[in-house]
Amino acid sequence: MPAHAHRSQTVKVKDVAREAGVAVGTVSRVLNDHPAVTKELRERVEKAMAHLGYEVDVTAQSMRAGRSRLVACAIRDFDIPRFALFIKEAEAVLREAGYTLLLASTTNRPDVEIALLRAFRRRRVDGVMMTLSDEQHRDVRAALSEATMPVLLIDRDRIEALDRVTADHREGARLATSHLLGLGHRRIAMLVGDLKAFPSRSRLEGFRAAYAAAGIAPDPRLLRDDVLSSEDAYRATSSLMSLAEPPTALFVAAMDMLGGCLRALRTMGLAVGDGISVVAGSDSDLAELYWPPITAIAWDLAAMGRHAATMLLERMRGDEIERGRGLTVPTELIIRGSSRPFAN
Amino acid sequence: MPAHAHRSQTVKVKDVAREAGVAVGTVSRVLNDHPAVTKELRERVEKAMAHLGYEVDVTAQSMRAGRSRLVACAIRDFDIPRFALFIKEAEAVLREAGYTLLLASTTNRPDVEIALLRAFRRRRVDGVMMTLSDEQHRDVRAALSEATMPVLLIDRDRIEALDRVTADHREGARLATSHLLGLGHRRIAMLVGDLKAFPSRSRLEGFRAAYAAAGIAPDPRLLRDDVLSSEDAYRATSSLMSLAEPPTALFVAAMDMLGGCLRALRTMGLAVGDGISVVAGSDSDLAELYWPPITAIAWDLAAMGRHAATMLLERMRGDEIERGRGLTVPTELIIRGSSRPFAN
DNA sequence: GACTCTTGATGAACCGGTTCATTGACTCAA
DNA sequence: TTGAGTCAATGAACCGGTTCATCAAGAGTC
Repeated sequence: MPAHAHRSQTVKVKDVAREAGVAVGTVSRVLNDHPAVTKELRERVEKAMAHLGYEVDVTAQSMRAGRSRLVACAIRDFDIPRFALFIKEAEAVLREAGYTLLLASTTNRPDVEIALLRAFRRRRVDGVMMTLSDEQHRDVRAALSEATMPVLLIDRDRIEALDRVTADHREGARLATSHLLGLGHRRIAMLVGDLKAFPSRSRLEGFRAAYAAAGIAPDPRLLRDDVLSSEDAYRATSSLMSLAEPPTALFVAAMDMLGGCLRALRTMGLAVGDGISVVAGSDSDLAELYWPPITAIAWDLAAMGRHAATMLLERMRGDEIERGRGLTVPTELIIRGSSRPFAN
Repeated sequence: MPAHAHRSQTVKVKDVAREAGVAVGTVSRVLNDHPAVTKELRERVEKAMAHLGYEVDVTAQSMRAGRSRLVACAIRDFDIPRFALFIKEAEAVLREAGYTLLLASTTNRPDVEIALLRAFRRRRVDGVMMTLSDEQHRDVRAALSEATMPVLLIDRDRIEALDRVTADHREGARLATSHLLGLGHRRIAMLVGDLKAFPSRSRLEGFRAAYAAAGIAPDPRLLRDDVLSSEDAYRATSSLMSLAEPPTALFVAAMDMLGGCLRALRTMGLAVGDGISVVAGSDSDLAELYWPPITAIAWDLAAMGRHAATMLLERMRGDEIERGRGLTVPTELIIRGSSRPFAN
């Protein structure tokens, strides 16, 4: 492609049409691979486009077509290291299909979520994948039902007929808790995020299910919810380990909170595995390489990203598919040295 | 805002104008806060908009205005945990200014970089911030000079008149190397990324400057470049430590490669600090919480993101500013237990 | 009272593509 | 030879805003 040439101002279909000696409609047909164009004309038009360095204006296309080939992704906070994998894979799938990714952070606030949905609609975004701070929030639900484009929920509870991809947090948490109970621990503390959102609720369910299966009741004083940052995890761990009867095991179930927990233990002079067992709710280099290595729950965020993008593409294509599909990726427990038998 | 009402089809300026009993031009003026509208008419129009649930079509606005209020960010790979901080802060600044962020991954390939620049132009993107796989690549430079919108380089070398934000990798690497040399190490291995890109080149410069200042020559056999993934770092570390004369210190200068290095050492049964010192090129939870904690170079990626967005906004505003501005955030060396005096 | 200025409102043209009713050429059958 | 049927190409209307030349009304001046 030479692309050099007459970059005087911007070249438009009209210019290409004149250069090729055809009508604008024909140029448009060539651009859109319409079958009813003779090979000869097609070549003439393509030559003219190359010669003039023509580039379609996507805005103008969107204008007429009513769709933008944009897909928006709005999540709580980009700054969750492993979540980048989700976005990376989703972007790759979408780009492959000719879509461009719009990114926005909801900062976990309902009003921002609503404002973003509105902004996306104003941009004629073709599809949205997002998290929600609170699936029950009335105004958010209203905004979702007013959305004119398909919305796919990322790791959130079922809402009406929206598609969703989730990880099996319930099972992950159940496995982790059973594992600790099986090692003889009875005082297991759980650090979990915002219970208004699906992952934390599921994890708590799994935790309780494991206790129930063992016929024991967990000590409610050992539950810390609303652990949303590493600093929160630091504070929660410090306060838990300062209890008169501290826990013998810590289940740091919120994503990416392990650092704060370990920092607190180190500050207090406590060694993981020696008296206090630790299980992390998500795997990481830190979990793998810490000494002792930290038992962790793992799941495939890359697959989640791919599935999310693929499901959304299908929905945008308008295929006749049942509404409200859900896809759950499995979680597994990777047992390492940080979870040891309880020795009293 | 009721927003209920006549959501028959989409409401347009024309409908609002009819409802308010004014001309479409007046509605447009109200939308754009044009001063020449009487308070009374403004209120009537606003009431009509609220009543009809009107929402402007950004595509149509872009069409006429020639600008999209989109800013694109294209980086090598989202999957660099700390880089999320950059994007997060940049997005916040841009959104505040009324822009939406487009995200794409270049996968570090020149052809993708060129294709993305073209795609951004087609979308009338107002500004771009991006990394480059190779600042010297002819076709990429040609594509950049053909770009019609301002482009800001993220952590890359000066190219013609483009703005840039960088971290002072040279100084960080110099500090790290001096530190190790000062501890008596003479055989320091360096793991670094692609030398075609600025950060790796700068780090190597800093490394060599420190050696030069000490009046010593580094052993070229201890340099490993093209370390781009954690697996690369694993292999490089393994091969280095298998040398007949292995290094006494490892400087893992590439970003986010520490995990692979530590994994290799663990596999080989080598303990950090005991015989082999380690310095990481970027800080992380892993570096801080590993035992012994890893000496690391740190810089403020959040500030880089904010500065990048701010500089790009200024440029897009068309302010009369000198071309080719550069902003460098400082790096510092956080000395921890992984770097110890060389004992022969 | 005539004239000039100022200010607010109007609506047709425009941004750059796509779509579709219409046209013209050509083939084939009766 | 005529009529029906295909198929490629045409170009005006359209998508939904913004802009700007034009106009009307009211204020101010002499």
